[in-house]
Order: sequence, then structure tokens, then C-alpha cells
Amino acid sequence: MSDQVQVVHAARPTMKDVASRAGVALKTVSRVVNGEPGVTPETTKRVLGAIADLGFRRNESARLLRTGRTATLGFIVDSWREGENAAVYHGIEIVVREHGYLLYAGSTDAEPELEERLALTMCARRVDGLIIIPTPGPHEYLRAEIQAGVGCVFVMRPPSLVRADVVLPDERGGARAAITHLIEHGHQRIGFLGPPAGHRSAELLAGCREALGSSGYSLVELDSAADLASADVTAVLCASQEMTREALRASADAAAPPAIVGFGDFDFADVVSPSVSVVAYDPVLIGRTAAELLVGRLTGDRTPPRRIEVPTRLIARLPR
Amino acid sequence: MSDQVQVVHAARPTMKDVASRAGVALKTVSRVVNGEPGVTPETTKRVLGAIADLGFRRNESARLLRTGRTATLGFIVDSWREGENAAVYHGIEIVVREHGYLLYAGSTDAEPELEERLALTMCARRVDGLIIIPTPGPHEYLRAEIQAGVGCVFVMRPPSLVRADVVLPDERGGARAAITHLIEHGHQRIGFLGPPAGHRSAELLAGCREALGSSGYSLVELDSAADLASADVTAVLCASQEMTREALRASADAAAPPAIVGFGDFDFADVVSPSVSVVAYDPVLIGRTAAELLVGRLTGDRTPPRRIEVPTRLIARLPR
DNA sequence: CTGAAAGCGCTTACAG
DNA sequence: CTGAAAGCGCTTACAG
Repeated sequence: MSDQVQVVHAARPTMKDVASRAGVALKTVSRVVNGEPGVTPETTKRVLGAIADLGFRRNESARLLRTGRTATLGFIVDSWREGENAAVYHGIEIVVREHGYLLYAGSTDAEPELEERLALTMCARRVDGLIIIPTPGPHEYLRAEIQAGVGCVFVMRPPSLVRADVVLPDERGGARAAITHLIEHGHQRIGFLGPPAGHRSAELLAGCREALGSSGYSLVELDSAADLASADVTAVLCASQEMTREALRASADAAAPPAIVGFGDFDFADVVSPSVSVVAYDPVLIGRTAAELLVGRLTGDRTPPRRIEVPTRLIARLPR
Repeated sequence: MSDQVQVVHAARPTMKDVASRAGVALKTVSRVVNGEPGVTPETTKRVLGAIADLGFRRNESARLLRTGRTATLGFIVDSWREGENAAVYHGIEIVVREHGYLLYAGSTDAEPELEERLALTMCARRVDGLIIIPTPGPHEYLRAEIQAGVGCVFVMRPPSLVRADVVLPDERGGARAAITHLIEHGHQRIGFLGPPAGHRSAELLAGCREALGSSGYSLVELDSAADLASADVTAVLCASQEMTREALRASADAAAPPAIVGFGDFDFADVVSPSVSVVAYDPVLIGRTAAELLVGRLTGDRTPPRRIEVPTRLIARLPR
């Protein structure tokens, strides 16, 4: 795993080097570098000169070790294949940048073991906090770290076996809006295309049932787009971008394709065929919200763990 | 910028704490933690016991400071909006994980100032190397860092004003294949939709001209998809996903839409309408290649800077 | 087999 | 206004 050879870098000048070149004590260099008051303009100039001559740049890692914090957050994502996740990242970064943090990032391919390894590695580097799009696995391994003061915010899905903040889209409300819209357009037998288990499916199905109420109309659960034709539905709600894509492929050559509603907007949504409606939400906002919550935790917010739902809205598109 | 309040973490046990609890010297704890030979099974057991009792986890940041390296690379991306970039990231991560590094990541919104700030911040933390999808701005600011031993590999675009490794798709070859294909299908007046300046456009246009040769057929440069109709072309090559999307939107209601070829594959490419062909390349491979090159540099590869082109291939799709 | 000392590059807490 | 000492949490180089 660690097969690096020790590389001989051109030696970097340190504060000690600057001090001896300027003919002052280490502490004086530190004062100048940190802009602390109480240094003669003359001394300051000498130090600044030495810094420039040597091309000195303070080693932030050393400073942070002494300071006790790392000014670093970690972002752990289940997969870079989901288009939304890069947008979540972007939202996190906006906040991170504002507050002077740097971000470790890593992905897990939805494997619990990789997630644990990555999260604990980041904790061993003493990140101040972690934002995680969790795998379905258990998360007790984080308890000791949370106890030790590491902030943890989950995104898109709640974690299992640990109490922590979570920020996600209002899936239930989105599903309700989708089903209501489909019913209004005359659909009475609607398919649901998504994994049989998992948080997303459970929430979406709950929303669907709420919207169906006592209408008597039926919801048909499908695990594969291949079953779309035989299921005899006139519309389908897809749980993810991937499912939406599968439904589109399966319907490409259909004489009467079903009305497709996808959960989550995507870049080419307005130019696919057959046309799709989407339950859109703002993944950038999810990232921002999570990061702001985390920064709040790190700066003293001791209120109980929160669950924040970001609104969804239906973007309906008629058949082209 | 840095408005964090110092948070009181539950004190983390250190090696010193473990040592005193186990009744041994610090160095012995270090030996056990590092699996160094020459410790009695009995002593080992005592130390391990103390570690477990205290919930000790070695502070990697402290270890790395002493060691002189950080086992950290940085990835700087111009934008998370380009779908390919998350895939490049994934490729980098595969290699990073294998070699036991951790990755700082950040985006620049294609702003040179942000890139410089981010890169120098990472360098101040003493990253071992940097992988950068560069903004169009100048990159001399990196010279001192490269001199000091920071490895730098650029991706997707070469940097300006600094010599360094670069990994990118074979844009010219891709454009050649696209134009050749279009000519074979009877197109004689072909549009090019892309920014008027920049590396990508220059390479693509060069490839187009090579393929057109002395055919006498014409290439029409367009900066906006809105000009597509009036330009009187029967086909168009789009320089990026964004341009492809614009071309699709502009052609959605056209009676006779142009044949569209997009540079860069994307998730829904097979279900859009009108249909598009794409010049595909593997962004994951680009990331892997860049990371492997960088790791090579960090482990002693002193050969001159390289330019590596990853192959492209045309995925042709007939009108639906 | 085990440990006391010095040091990575900085900051903190005190003196002068 | 300036500096010598101690320390952040580890490892390195040496002794015993």
C-alpha cells in the first residue's frame, strides 16, 4: 500500500533559516509572518527581505499541528457516477472556501468497508469534521470519533446506528407531487422503478401511497425497466438518474411509451426522447446546507442532531 | 475568512498517555504501533492493552510532519459542472488509494486567481504533488513549488508558461474521425460549435482541417447554437458537452436537424433527440494515467515532462 | 530488548 | 520591542 520512495526535495527554507539570515530570533520571524504587532518597521523589513531572498513559505501543516486543529474537512461520497454528487461537492466547497478550510475527498463505490477505511484515515489525520454520503452499511465505527469531537453530517441518506445531522431532498413530498400530477393527467396504473430496498425507495414509496390515498389506483413496483412493457402501466416514477436512463432506453422504440417521471434533474433532461418530467431539487443547496451545519457544529452549535429536508419541485414536460 | 472558534474536543490520548499507562517508554509504544521488531510479546500485550483502554489512534498528521512528507496529493478542477471531471477524479482516486495517499480537492470555476490561491494553499500544506485541470490563466506561480519538489501533472489542457506533464484526450484525432465520418455520410458543409479561442477549439479545428484536406468542403465556425439554422450546415461538431446540449436544444424542433457530433460522451447520449454521435474518450483513464505519472515522478522518475494523449473513438448513431 | 534525548516546523507562554 | 525555552505528537538516531 505505501510503496513511496523518500524523495530528496530541494530543501525548503524554514523560519529558522529566515531568522538566521535576518539576524533575528525565530519568534520575531513568526511575529512578522503572522502580522503580530510590536515589531520595528526596520526589523520587519529585514525579515521580509530574508523571506523574499529565501523564497520562504510557512509550512501550514506544522502550524496546524501546533495549533491543535487541521482546518480540514473530509467529504466522502458513495459514487462519482451519480451526477448530483459533484454538485453537492460544489455546494460544500463554497462554504469551505469562505471559512478557510481545505477539503479531503474520497469515494467508496458504495462499499461499507471502503467508507470506514476512508473515514478513519481522515480522522487519523485529525480532520475537524466529515460530510458523508453514506453507504448502506452500519456507522457505529464513527461513534468514538464523534465522541472525540469530529463533526459528522450525512447527506442524501441517513446513516444507520449513529445519531447525527442529515441533509436530504424531500423525497416523500417529491413523490407525492409526481403521483398527483400523473393522476391529474389520467394515469391510473403507475409503475415505480427502483431498488426494492433502501432509504430512497422507502421514502418515495411512502410518498406515492400518500398521494394515491384511497383513489383505488394502483402502484406497481418494478426492479427492472425490462418489466415496463409487461407491467401494463401508463406511467412510471424512477428512483434515480440511473433508473430514469433505463426507463428511457426501454421506452425508446415503444409505440406508446409510458409517461416517465425521474427523481432528480439532469443535464440533458430537456432533450431526451421520449420526454421526461423530473422531480428536481438543488444538490448545490444540499451541499451548502450540510457544510454550513457542520461549520456551525465546529463553532459551538450544541443543539440536538437535525434532519433538514431540501424542497423538491416537479418540472413537468409534455410528450414531444 | 478564518472565523472558527477553538472547540474543546474531548482530549485525544497520545502515545505519551499510552506509554505511561502501560508503564513503558514512548519509544516502545511507537515500536508496537509501527510493528517494529524486538519487543517482547509480553510488553506488546501491555501496550496493546493500554491502546485499547484509552482508545488511542495515532495522529497521522504528527507522524507525517516528522517524516517530512504528507502522503497527500491535491486535485484542482476547473468546474464540477463538466460531467467528465468527476470521472477523472474517480480515475485519480483508484491510483491514490492503491498508493496510500489522501487527496485534497478543490474547484476554481475557471478563475485563475482561485486556482492560484487553491494551489498555493495546498502547497503550503506541503502536498507531495498536484493534479490540475487548468484555467486558461498563466501558471508561472507554480515554478517555485515545482522547483521545491512538488510534482505537477496537468489534465485535459496544457498549462501556460510552465513546463510540466500533461494528459489529455487525442482531440485532433477525434475531430479527424468525426469529420471523416460526416464526409462519408455526404455532408459537405459542416459547422464547428465551440469557443472561438482556447486549447480545445484549436486542436479540434486543426483536426477538422486535416480531415477536410483538399476536399473543398467547408467548415463554418459558430460561437452560438442560435446561428445553427442560418449557417446552412447539414452537420455540426460540438466542442464540449455544453455545446452539444445547446445544439440539441436548438435543433429540437427543426424540420431537418443537422447531424450532431459531440466531443465527449455523456450519460444520456443514447436517448436524446435528435440523435447524436459522440467522439468518446475515457476520462477515468485520463485520471488514472495522470495519477500514475505523478506517483512515478514522486518516486524518482526524472525523465523530461511528457504529453500523453488518450485515444478517442467515434460512436456513430443514426437518426432515430 | 528498552529507553532518554533531540528534532520535524511551527506557536505558546514567559522573560527581559 | 525582542528572544530563549518548552511543547504540539510523533520519529530518528543513539545508548545501554
